[in-house]
Amino acid sequence: MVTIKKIAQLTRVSVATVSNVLNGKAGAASEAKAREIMDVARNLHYMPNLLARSLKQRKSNTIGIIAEDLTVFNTPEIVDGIETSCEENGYEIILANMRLFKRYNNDFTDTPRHHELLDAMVRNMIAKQVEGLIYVGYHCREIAYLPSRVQVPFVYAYCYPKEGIYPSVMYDDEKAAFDVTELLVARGHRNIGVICGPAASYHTQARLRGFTRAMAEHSLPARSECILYGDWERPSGYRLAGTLFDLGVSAVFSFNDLMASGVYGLAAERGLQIGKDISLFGFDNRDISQGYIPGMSTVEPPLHEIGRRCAEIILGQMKHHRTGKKRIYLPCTIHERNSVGVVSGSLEL
Amino acid sequence: MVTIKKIAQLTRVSVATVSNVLNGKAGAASEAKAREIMDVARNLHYMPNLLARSLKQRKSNTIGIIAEDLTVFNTPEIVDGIETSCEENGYEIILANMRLFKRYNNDFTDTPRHHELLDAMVRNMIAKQVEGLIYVGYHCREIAYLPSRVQVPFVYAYCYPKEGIYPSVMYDDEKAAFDVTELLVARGHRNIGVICGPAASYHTQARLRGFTRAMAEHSLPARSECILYGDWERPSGYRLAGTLFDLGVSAVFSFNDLMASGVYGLAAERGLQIGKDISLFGFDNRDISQGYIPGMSTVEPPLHEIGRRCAEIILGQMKHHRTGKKRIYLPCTIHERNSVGVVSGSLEL
DNA sequence: CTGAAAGCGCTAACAG
DNA sequence: CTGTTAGCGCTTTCAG
Repeated sequence: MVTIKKIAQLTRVSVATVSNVLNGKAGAASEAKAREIMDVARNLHYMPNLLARSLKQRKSNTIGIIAEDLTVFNTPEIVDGIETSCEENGYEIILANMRLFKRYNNDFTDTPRHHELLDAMVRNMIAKQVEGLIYVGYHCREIAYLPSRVQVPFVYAYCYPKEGIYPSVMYDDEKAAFDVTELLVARGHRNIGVICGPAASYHTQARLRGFTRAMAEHSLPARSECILYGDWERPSGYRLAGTLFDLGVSAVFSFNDLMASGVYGLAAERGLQIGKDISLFGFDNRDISQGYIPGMSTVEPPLHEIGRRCAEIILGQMKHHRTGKKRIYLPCTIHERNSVGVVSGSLEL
Repeated sequence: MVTIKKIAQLTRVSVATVSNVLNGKAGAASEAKAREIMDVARNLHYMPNLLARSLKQRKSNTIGIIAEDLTVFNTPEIVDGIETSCEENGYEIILANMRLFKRYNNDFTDTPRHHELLDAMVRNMIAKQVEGLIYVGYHCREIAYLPSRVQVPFVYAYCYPKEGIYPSVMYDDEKAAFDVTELLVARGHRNIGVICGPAASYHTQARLRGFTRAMAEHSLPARSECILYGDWERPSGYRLAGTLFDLGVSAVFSFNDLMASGVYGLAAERGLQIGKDISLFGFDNRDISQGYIPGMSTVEPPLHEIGRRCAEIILGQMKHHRTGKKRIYLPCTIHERNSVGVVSGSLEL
């Protein structure tokens, strides 16, 4: 391993001078000496030991990510957003994965074991001297177990802490659903069926609020028999679509793309044309949504942006020694594709 | 920050003793003293500074992952596998994301900029004293740009280096396709249509080899008009399914699930029943494949296992100072679901 | 312009 | 059983 010391010996200067030159400190050595030092360093392929530097400077330039489950579809995009921002600011990332979904396959129960696992990971990261920590949930919900004793900035992505102790960044489910509903109403739909996720889900509840509020604002009834609960999987969409078709809805708002794809399936079997006989909206903008003919209208959550914002909050808190606890809701992007058709008598909003 | 030194002062022993006690060195102090040291450490919430330890021991217990693109669907599962293995062995992960797919949206061209980016990331990780490096591709192919001068174990996941300089772990596309084909033949299918990816793709070529080999071994013709090339996206599957249906195939082997979902779509429109009138196999075992009725048969690539193996290779090389360059092909798992039906005159294999 | 010295927090001989 | 000493590789006053 080639160190600063070796270069110093070779160039007959002190380590301090080498350090200064290598760090571009102006006037740290004569033109000639500086050049020589640089050359030797390059030829020997010198690489600074960042651990030593961090130790000395008491600054690791590293932030930690604790992901509830990296393999759940939104997580990578959020991590990617965090990474982008960190890269721009010269920060490295260390990653830990709780593997919650896989490990326990639980959806809503936060057990004491989660807490232990989290604490162990947090401790470990603190020991590695991370300057900030981002907790990435795999679906939006209140996280009941708080990390004990963190003395670095901590931010929640795609979930939020009990009692709002730390800041969190989510997207605005309610507004997105409101907007989708209004859009459907603007296209003339009066009879809109909804395929929700499980009733206990945060997403279901928030989106349902958006839906009913939009209906109410347009003085339309949100008929309870048209609001059905699936399990996020395709078959439930397929099944519930049948009920909704029978009820004569002209549009279906499915709370995710997977279930919406089931609606396509049933429509094809019944000889109904999506975008003509039945309008359809999904949620998530997953890659399957792009492939359908006619294209599936859907809502794109700002996952990348959630990551970026988290990183920015963390970096900001680190810099200014501030601490926050705000909940931030970022807006989604609505993609209206050909799965939505106009019903006669449409009104202008 | 509470350090070993502070604990030493408080307990009136030397830092060495504290270190020894805290590291569980038997007989480092008297029973009483040891207990006292432990208590003080706990009460003050002492946390070792892993940076300092690593510096001293010249061992970081960290490995680096360089992902070509974290947001491409197989990557997270591979990273998860790496993580699992590392966790079991007390290793941390630092993650860098080249964002190749997003940044350049290129599929097959490896440009000099890639090389620069890779080199920068490798240097950075080496500087952070990683003990090994895993490069995770976002699709299988030969990587032309090799990292310059790595003095730590380096392994490729889901791709392989030019000239086989480093070891790599992939899955066995050819065998998987061979097995699927044989399975279809065993179910009585003679006329099998294939929807490939782009002709230039490694996956396309390897799977096609498997297909034609299986057909040949059963003395069946692999008619070239039944081998069509899509672009991995759903619409191409939908479109090409039409051609294949017209050619009278009894089964379609689509080289990914997305295109296979297009086959479902067209079949529904034409009133053909998947699993009865037309049998169908996909590839990738993505979550959409689980949702179709009848269930989509597909091939599950051992992504998690690829990650695990890479980590094991790295850890092994680190331990034994070996160096390898083997290419490893792990077997896929075939999921036969109801999208495959039996054609009369089926033969037993 | 250059260097000596101190020290980040920790571990590891070695001596007592 | 306990402490002294040295040093990992680097940065940073401060003096010359």
